[in-house]
Amino acid sequence: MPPEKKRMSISVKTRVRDAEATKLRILEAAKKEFSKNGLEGARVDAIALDAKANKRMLYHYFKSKDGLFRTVLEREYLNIRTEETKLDLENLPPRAALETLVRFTWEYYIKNPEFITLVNSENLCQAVHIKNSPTLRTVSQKFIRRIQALLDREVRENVFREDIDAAQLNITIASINYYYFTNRFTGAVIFERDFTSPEALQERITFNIETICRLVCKN
Amino acid sequence: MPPEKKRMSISVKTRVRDAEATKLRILEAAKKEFSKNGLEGARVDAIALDAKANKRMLYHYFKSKDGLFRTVLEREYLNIRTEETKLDLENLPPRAALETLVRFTWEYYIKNPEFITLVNSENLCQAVHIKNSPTLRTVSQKFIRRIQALLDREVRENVFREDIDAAQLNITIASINYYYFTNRFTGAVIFERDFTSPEALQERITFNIETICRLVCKN
DNA sequence: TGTGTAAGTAACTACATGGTGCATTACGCG
DNA sequence: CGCGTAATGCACCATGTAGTTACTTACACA
Repeated sequence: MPPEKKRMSISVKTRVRDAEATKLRILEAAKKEFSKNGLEGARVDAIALDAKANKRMLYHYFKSKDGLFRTVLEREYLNIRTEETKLDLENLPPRAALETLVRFTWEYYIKNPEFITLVNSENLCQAVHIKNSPTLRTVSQKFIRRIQALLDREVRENVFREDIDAAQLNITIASINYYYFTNRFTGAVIFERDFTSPEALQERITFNIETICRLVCKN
Repeated sequence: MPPEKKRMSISVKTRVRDAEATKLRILEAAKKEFSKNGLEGARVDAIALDAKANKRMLYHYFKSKDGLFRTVLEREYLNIRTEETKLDLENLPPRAALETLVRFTWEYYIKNPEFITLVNSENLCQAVHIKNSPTLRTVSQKFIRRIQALLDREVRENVFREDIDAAQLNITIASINYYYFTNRFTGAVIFERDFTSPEALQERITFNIETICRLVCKN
């Protein structure tokens, strides 16, 4: 082969073959496609095309469409929990800690709209992909224990009600934020309002913080 | 043809051809299939088979897969609003009216699990099917006005807070119930509990009523 | 009792789908 | 330098898919 051809291809991309980079491009493309069209609606050809990878690679790295979906989903769960860990809840006063948690959830959904539709897809197929994920289990346990600790601390300080279960609280915080976004399209029709205008968003997050504070705090 | 054959077929089914019955069978089968597998995952062949109808009839009555989905969805929305209308909220004391409304939503989701997944599918495709439905618009407006009237009455009687928006309240009531069911599969993995055991259900509905009462009522 | 119309059927098509077999090529390592 | 292995690409397959064509059959009504 002519040496100048090789030099050229090297100068354009420093590494023609980069397994990690390819994997990542596939995962990003898959995240987009799965979240946009659901698990069944997603097309592996579309993912490969968008990832600028050959479809063969997709099967090489992830075995199957479901294997790819599983990986995407696990990464997403890992990501939200990692971000959550960064919140400095322990050193905030009780109401502020609570508000921070609610606001974090809200903003995470805004910044990562894919998360919601991916989770919806996973629930449609009854969580088959994550059912036996040890990673997810570990990370979830840590997360719940943290919220429980927060609750316990504030109960001791006589700010929060005593009978609140951390799981129920978490479900409630997630629900009032999650539902608003996942159902914003049918919601727009039913309530005849734009769910995503800055004013609507502002109104809703304020309402949600109020909901949670009233639920948890002693009055 | 031999006359006894005709008599027999009449004695088995009084009407061999019944357009309305066929339509209904198709709609019921479609509701099952769409809610189980989503819009993209649903198979028209499976619907036709389950409905004991020929696939051609499906296209004859509903034009397309999407047309069928649209009809299913509209019927479901109509159904929940009709059931809701039967609640005698106007003649109940304030807290009882609120509790009745929350409990109705909860129980409706339990009795009609298909509703939730159908709505999820519709939101995945950005509500294209119901976007311009006049029926849905009418029925939704009526529903919101009713809740607003309830709020207004109780504000006058000084039981509820004054600044509650009916739409925000409705969204919140729906969310804390809806989310619990739609995410029960991933929830079971994350929270390591059975979301559908009688005890879990009891605990959650109690928690939800408490959440809404604390949100709306003056303390 | 005959007939037009609507209900119903089976076989089919054109195409898109997830997934593979196999050849090729780049790169790291000795 | 060269060689084995992992990365990549191409062409292909079997099957499943929504939707249709062309036909038959039951029933309401005259």
